[in-house]
Amino acid sequence: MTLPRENRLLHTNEIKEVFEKGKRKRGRFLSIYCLPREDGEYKIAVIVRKRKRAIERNRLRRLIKEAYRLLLPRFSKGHHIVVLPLTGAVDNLLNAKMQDIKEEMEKILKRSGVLR
RNA sequence: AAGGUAGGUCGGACGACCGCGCCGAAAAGGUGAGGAAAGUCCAGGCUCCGUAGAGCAGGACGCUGGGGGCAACCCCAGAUAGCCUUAUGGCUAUGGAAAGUGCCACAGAAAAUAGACCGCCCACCGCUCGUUAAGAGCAGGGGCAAGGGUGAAAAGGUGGGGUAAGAGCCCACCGGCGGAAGGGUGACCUUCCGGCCUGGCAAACCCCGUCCGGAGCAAGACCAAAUAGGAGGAGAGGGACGCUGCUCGCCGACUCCUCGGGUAGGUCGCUUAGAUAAAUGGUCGUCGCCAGCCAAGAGGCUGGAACAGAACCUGGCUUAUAGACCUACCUUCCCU
RNA sequence: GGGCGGUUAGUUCAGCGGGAGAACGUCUCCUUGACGAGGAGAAGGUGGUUGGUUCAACUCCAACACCGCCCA
Repeated sequence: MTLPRENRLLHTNEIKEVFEKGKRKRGRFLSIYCLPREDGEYKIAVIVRKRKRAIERNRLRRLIKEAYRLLLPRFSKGHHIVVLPLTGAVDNLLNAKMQDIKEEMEKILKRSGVLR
């Protein structure tokens, strides 16, 4: 994981809360549930469905977390978010460049209002 | 030089910056995926189950000799049979069918105690013709299993002799069986002799030999909230129900204390990687490899680089795998 | 991570080495004014894949693929 523990959602309860109360936004590759918070915490969870090969699953998680890390200094509001790759776009994501994934996530999070 | 066979090795290299897990009080620093980490097909360590000892059931393995290993299994050399390859060579199988049981569908007359549908046969018996005899005819009694046909398989095969027709009935060779001799540590092989023969399936049950107790780190050990329930004690209450018609006693709703079991959760187990929503990633530079394009050339530009990611550890097996290299050998072509 | 089970017609499943089956569904015909129900009939299968044992494999053996269940 390319993020320290303090930036990760670790407990089932927290993730459930984001699913129930957060707003969902979709892009070309990603679907993001976002729950803004007032306490200034930035936390993310990445959920990748079971794949045929474990290495693909791990790589998707790592790419998404890395993109989030690069965006980390630019957040204006605290939030909990859950990121899910869209099932149909997995192959595109695996071949994508870091720059593309970063831009994708940037767009979605801007619409959610947590990114400047 | 090209192609192939067998065996083995590697699985881009170095560096910078931004990050992550673990060690470290902190900083500095150190350390951090594979040959298969995979499938979970085997074996072992370890833990618990009763201390795992004996027997039964069940399971695994099975040509020979040697070696390694606790074991699974592996290595070397060889034997027999079948298959593939131009060739070198490779692959697969192999305890026992004369311990016993079982199965061999359909077809076919008959399928393991053999058997006779079409056939073949007038030597024998019988009948007919013939005066009798010689002889001729008839497949009724009977003889035969060569040929046809069925089948995966038809009870040794081929050839000759023989016969009424035939047959291991006799002979030669081959195959099988038994015995002897020789060779080999052995599986087994060779030769001679004998009598003339006795299917296949044990990846069917089984028998023989060797080995195996079961479950698995989500094993297991420890710490331990809240809530509910349990046990014990104290207090309060003597009211309801019940043991009983009455009394005592018991039970029991309330409060407090103590106790152990135990859930969430945590720690250990746990590792020269060691996590637990689970680290090993990203952006680049130089060099090397491959492909395409440009260029007279040095070279330049663009793109690509497999299979795949540890969760207790170890040893094997199997499967996936771009490309590169090494060794031995074979075939074809060219040159000397 | 570990331990098990399964894969046969469109679906749910049977099946003791030699014939591939049942129920429901589908289609056609009859019946009805029409539909349903009912009756008659038909089609539908590389038996997950690849090898092996056997004369013969859905069945026995092995490897692989996929699906599902259980264990804190």
